[in-house]
Amino acid sequence: MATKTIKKVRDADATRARILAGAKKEFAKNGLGGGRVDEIALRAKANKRMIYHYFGSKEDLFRTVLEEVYTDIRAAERALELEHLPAREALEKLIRFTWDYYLKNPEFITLVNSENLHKARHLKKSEKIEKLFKRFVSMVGGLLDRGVQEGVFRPGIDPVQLNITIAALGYYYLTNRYTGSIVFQRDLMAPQALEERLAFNIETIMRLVCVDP
Amino acid sequence: MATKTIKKVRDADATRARILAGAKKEFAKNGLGGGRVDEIALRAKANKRMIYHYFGSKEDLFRTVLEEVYTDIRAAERALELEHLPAREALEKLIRFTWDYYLKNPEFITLVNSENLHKARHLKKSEKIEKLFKRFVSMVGGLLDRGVQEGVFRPGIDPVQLNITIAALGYYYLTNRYTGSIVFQRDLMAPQALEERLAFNIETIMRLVCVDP
DNA sequence: TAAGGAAGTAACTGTTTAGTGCGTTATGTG
DNA sequence: CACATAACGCACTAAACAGTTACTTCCTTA
Repeated sequence: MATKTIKKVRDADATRARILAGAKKEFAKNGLGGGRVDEIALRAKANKRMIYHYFGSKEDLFRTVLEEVYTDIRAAERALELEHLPAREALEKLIRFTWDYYLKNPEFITLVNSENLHKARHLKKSEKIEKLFKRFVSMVGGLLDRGVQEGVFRPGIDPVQLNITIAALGYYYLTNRYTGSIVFQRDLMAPQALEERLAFNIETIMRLVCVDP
Repeated sequence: MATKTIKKVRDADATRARILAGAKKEFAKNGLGGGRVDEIALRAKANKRMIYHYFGSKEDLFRTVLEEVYTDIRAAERALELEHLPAREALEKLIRFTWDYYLKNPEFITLVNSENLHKARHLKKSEKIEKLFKRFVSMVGGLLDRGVQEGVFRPGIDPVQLNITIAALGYYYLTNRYTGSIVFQRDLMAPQALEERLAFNIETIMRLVCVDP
C-alpha cells in the first residue's frame, strides 16, 4: 500500500528526531554529566557520527533538548485557553494542569534540575526561551486582575510569585518522590497519595489567592 | 607552642573528614555522574588511594555524604527547640529556618536532587535515615496539635503534607534559581527578591494553617 | 541517467576515568 | 628501642568516553 509519507531508508528529519528523543530520555535518566553519547545513539538507532553531524556536540544537543521541553510545556499551557474561563476555575485548571504535566512528563523535571546543576549555562545561550515566558507571566497576571475584578481574588498578588508557588508545590513533591518516600515512610506515588497531594495543593493556592476560600 | 591537638603528619580521622568534605563539594557541584574521584582527592589534599581505603567505592562515598547532610539538617532543626514556643511563632520559625538552611547550604539541595535522579538507591541502603525523620514528623505533628488547642490552627492538617509544603516553597525557588532568573527575567537571588520570597512563603503557609491569618 | 551532495557507517584516536598492586613511612605500644 | 600496624603514595590498568577519519550508499535533480 502506497502512502503519502513513504518510509525512506534515509530520512534526515526522522533521524534527527530520533536522536533528540533518545537524548531526552538519556539525559533525563542520567543527567548531562552521567548521560552517554553512545547510549543516545543506541536509543535513537542512529550512528554516533550522526549526532555530531546534526548537533555539533554533546552540550549543544543538551541545549536543543532543553529548548524542546520548555517549548512543549508552554505550548500545552497555551492550549488550556484559560482566558475563556471564570478566574477561579481558570486558576484551579492551571494548578491541575501543572501537576498533571509534571506527573506525565517526569523528564521535564529531571532535565530542568540538570540544567540548574550547571547554572543554566545552556539556557543562557538560547534565544527563544525568554519570549516564551513573557507571554505566560502576562497571561497569569491577566488572570489575577480578572479575579480581582470579579471580586474573588485578593488584590496585589505578584504573578511571578504565584507562578513559582504553583510550580513549587507540584515540582518538589514529584522531584523528591524517591527520597521523600523513604524519609516519610509512605509511598508518595500511590494513586491515593497523588490525589491527596493535588487536593492539598489546590487548597493551599486557593487560601492564598481567594478572598473567600 | 604546644597544644592539646597536635597536628599529626598522619591522622586518619582528619584525612577521612577532609575526603568527606571534598566529596560533598564535588558531588554538590557536578552530581554523582559528573563528580570525579580524582577531583575529590585534590580538594581533600589526600591521595586517591585513601578514598578507596576509607570508603570502598565512589558510590559508598556518595552514600556517606548523603547520610551526613541529612543528619546535619535534622540536627539543626532539633536545635530550634520549637516545643517551647507558642505554636504560631514556632511555625514561622520553622519556615524561616528551612529557607535559611537551604540558602546557606546550597549543596544540600543539589545532593538531594542527585540522589533522586538515581531513585534514592543510596539512601535505600542507609539504615540511620528513617529514625531521623520519624522524630521530625512527630515534632511537627505535635506543633499542629498544640496550635489547634491554642485555637490558632485549623484542625485536620496532615503534618507530612505540611512539611512537604514548607520545604517545597523554599526548595523549588532555590534549586531553580538559575533557570528561574532567565525565564522570569529577574534576579531571583537579589537580596530584596530573597526577602520578598520568604515573606510570600510565610504568608502562604499561614493562610493555609491558621484559623485567622 | 549521470553526477554530486547528503545520509549513513565502521573502526579508530587520544584522553579521562574508577579502581588497584605494592612498596614506603610514620606512630602507638610492649 | 624495636616492631607491628595503620597511614600514605606512586605508578599502573582496563575500560569507558567524546569526538573524528575515511569511507560507502542512497537520493535528488539537472
